[in-house]
Amino acid sequence: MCTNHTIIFYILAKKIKRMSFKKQFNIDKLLPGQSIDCVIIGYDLEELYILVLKWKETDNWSLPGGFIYIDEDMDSAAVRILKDRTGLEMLFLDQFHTFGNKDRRSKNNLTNSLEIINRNKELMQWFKQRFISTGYLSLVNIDRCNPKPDVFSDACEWKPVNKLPKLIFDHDAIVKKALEHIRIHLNYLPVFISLLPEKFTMKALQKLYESILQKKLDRGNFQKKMLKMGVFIRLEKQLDGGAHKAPYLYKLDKEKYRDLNTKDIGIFS
Amino acid sequence: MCTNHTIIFYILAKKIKRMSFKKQFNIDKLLPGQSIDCVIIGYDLEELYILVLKWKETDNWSLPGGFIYIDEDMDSAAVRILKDRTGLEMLFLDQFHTFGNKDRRSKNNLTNSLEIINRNKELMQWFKQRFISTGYLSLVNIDRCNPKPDVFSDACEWKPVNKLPKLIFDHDAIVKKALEHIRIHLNYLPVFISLLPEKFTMKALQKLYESILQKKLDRGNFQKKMLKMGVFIRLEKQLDGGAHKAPYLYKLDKEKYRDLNTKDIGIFS
DNA sequence: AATTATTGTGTGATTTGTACACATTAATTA
DNA sequence: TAATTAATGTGTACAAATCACACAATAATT
Repeated sequence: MCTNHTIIFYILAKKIKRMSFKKQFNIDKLLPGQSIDCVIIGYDLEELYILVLKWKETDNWSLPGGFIYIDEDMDSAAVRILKDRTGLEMLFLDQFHTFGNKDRRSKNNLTNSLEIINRNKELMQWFKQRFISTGYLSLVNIDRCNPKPDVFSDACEWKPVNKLPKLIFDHDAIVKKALEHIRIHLNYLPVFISLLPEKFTMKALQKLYESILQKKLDRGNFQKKMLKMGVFIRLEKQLDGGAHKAPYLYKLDKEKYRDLNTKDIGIFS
Repeated sequence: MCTNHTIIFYILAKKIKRMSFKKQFNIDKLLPGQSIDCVIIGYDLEELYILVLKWKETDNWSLPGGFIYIDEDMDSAAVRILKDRTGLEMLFLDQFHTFGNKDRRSKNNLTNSLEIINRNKELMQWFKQRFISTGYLSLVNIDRCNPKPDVFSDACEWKPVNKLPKLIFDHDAIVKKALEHIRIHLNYLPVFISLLPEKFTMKALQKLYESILQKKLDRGNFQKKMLKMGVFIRLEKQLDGGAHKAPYLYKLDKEKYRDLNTKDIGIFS
């Protein structure tokens, strides 16, 4: 009985796999030579993480990426690709750079190692093209999302930025550029919306800024600056069990935040 | 005698045209669906200009753009394309955004109006593709360059930003994005190197910043801030014939500028 | 009730930003 | 030749922001 179920499940799984495979790689409907790679940056109150996929039956780690349909806007493609490959939905994706070196994919050739691609000649041709890839980034709260590997991957995991495995192609460079981007644009990015839980302490907020800027900030001044923006509501105290005063919790005042001109969120130079 | 010469010249001209045409459009060696558009921003001590091309025998104005060869890095392609289409060389080109809306080229269809393309079926197919275009920008001193139209264009002209003709496709949006980009990154862009003559007055420098930021700045404070950076050398006075004190001329102290960390050029928020 | 670790807030020195005024200059002109 | 003029160069006073550091407040633990 159990064996039967297993067999049925196996066949079903294969079918599903074929279906999604077909669905995802209707090559004729894709723009040739164009790809998108997503740098999904997470945070868990301790450090920054990047979401990476491990290609099936290989040791190749990569960013979640994909291709653009002929009748699809590039920005929509980025959202759809992220959904297809990781299950993540409803994220704001920011385009940050386009990578077009001719040898950017020469470092590590997927087609040699990935059986699922190797079996299909047409697909192999497709993967061997030269691609120009546009990078999109998003900031997310790790606890609020549940990434799942797709048919091409057997893992979809958060890795700390400074302990990232070697990524295929030029994906290391893509990650680096994305991190630079958020550092430069930090003043205009409401990172406290994306990267923190709904309720958070000032210490957590400060650690987040410190993780991104990679430098220590003065606690007192940080707090004053943040609160002066007037977009945080102080809540009841946190129960944390330490032998000391428990910190206040804060949450975003969404109305106040909406009224605030984005240009005004200049926080640190 | 004169007529003979004219005829010979005419034949020669046709041949040259065919040759450069062939050279520029060896379609098999181009990446499909990929294009590059350049926003070349100039300045003449009065206002900002954009360099635009008028397509032969039409009223279509566009940014100088082109396609990428299969064995060419995208950044190099941008430089080469600008050279091919305008004759401008040795510019620093900054990638600023990639435009990928599916209907971005629907607004104005070149293939209908441009005879040189219309005559060649294969070429027409090529132009009718969907393209994703990456925008590059450069800041140049109008007096130091001499743009020339290429075989596809009968004009290559500087137009004041606020008197730009309607451009084809989404080129208006591309220009707008480029201007936003330099405004946001003004603090990190050494515009005084690119957009001014070697020797310039403080007033000229201030007008440049005002053109880019589109707001008035306080003269005294501007001057003090600029000079405090310590990268300008004061020269002898200008002879300008006005009934008043002639201003000092300044030039960049290249050594001092090199020593200055780019991060430190924070000038205006 | 004292201890302790941690958070919240205050202060003064310093730097930066802003608005405006005044001094300086040199070609023009009376 | 000296006053005029228009533009530039510099100073000053006040406000605001930044920075480093200190101290007060708090609540669980001892």
